[in-house]
Amino acid sequence: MENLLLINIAKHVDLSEEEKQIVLNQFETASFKNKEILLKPGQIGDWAYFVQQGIIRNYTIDENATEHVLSFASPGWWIADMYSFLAGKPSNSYIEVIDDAEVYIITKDKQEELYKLVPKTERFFRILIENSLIANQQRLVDKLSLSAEERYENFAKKYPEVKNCLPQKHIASYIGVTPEFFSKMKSKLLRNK
Amino acid sequence: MENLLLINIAKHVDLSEEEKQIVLNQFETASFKNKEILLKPGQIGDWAYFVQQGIIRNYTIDENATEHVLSFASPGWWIADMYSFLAGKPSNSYIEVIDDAEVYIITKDKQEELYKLVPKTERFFRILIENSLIANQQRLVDKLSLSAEERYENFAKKYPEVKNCLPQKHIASYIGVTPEFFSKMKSKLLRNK
DNA sequence: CGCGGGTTTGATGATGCTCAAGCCCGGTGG
DNA sequence: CCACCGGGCTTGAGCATCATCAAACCCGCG
Repeated sequence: MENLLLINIAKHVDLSEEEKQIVLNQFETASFKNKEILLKPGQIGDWAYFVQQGIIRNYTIDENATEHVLSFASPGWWIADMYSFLAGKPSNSYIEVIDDAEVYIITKDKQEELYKLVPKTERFFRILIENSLIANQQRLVDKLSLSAEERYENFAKKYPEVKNCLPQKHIASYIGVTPEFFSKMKSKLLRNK
Repeated sequence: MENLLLINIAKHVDLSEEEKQIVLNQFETASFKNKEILLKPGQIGDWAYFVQQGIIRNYTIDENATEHVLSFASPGWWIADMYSFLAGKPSNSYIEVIDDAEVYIITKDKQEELYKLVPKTERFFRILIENSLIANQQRLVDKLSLSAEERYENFAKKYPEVKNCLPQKHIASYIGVTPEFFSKMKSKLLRNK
């Protein structure tokens, strides 16, 4: 059980050795450098990434030119513009590498092929969508009911490995505060313990 | 094209007359009175409602005993605890009637049967999930980037028929402010035009 | 060395919350 | 028919949270 992608899939469905090979064959691999933009608004992002190395983020920019991080992906996580990937329509978000990355890529077409070759993978991807929906809903409730400090705690739990290896401003954006406020909050947390 | 449910489905997939009958047969119908609770946290909500008449809401209660409305459903809308329905796990939200309602109900099991009987319905329900995910993501971005007034505008656009026929405090909860603040905001909006 | 992005710090201000009181209005019982 | 009750809405004062703007700082990198 060497491969991170296969480990990830094995969390939800059991595959034989042959099936594992078929699965891997549907993916491409790629390497990207820090700051590479993998998707821009207007483009159709009909593919999904599985991160092996590095960090990738998905974010939007609102009419005030403020960024909002929708999700991070560190090794072992999936990331895509869900709207574009699912509906096949032009994206309204960015996907950007924020730490040199190695990834598996699967296109929508290859995914459909895979469903035919190994039907139980459909179950796997359905669970991914469900989890994404559930996580989004929970994040909305968190934003509605928790303070910035509590949201930061939740972030730290969700992405423990990521916490210390990316620009603070991205974390601030994820929890929904300004970099300035985040800095003050963090120094207050340090003083109080 | 009499039936609201069939009209709704026809937005995404074309059905023959026979197929329409098969579809309708998988649903139950029911009537509920104002204030009836259709689902509570801990219960497994492995079914979905399609509203023909009335209004239903889905909400959670956080640790401060504050309600957060996740969604409303007026005639022509679907509503369910997505987590419970998709994952088959105990819900952590309430589904409550807030205006006497007539609904179609489909259970997860009946849905699976329907997929076998009329495969293209799977496409229809997949689109529902996608839209739900997209709407949630947009709502998160709205909460992160818009003021309460702007979020109220969005609400009014999304649920025009509902705006004037339910308690204000539910609207306040949906846009994420206190009833007091919502009241002040509304009277300010009236003064300014 | 100097530049530039990220972070820190401070002063000020807006947004939205809390608590408390009063009001409106439909329903219910005497 | 009226009195009263209660839930929802309104209004106000004071407050907490978080944003904005501006300046200084830090530090890796050309």
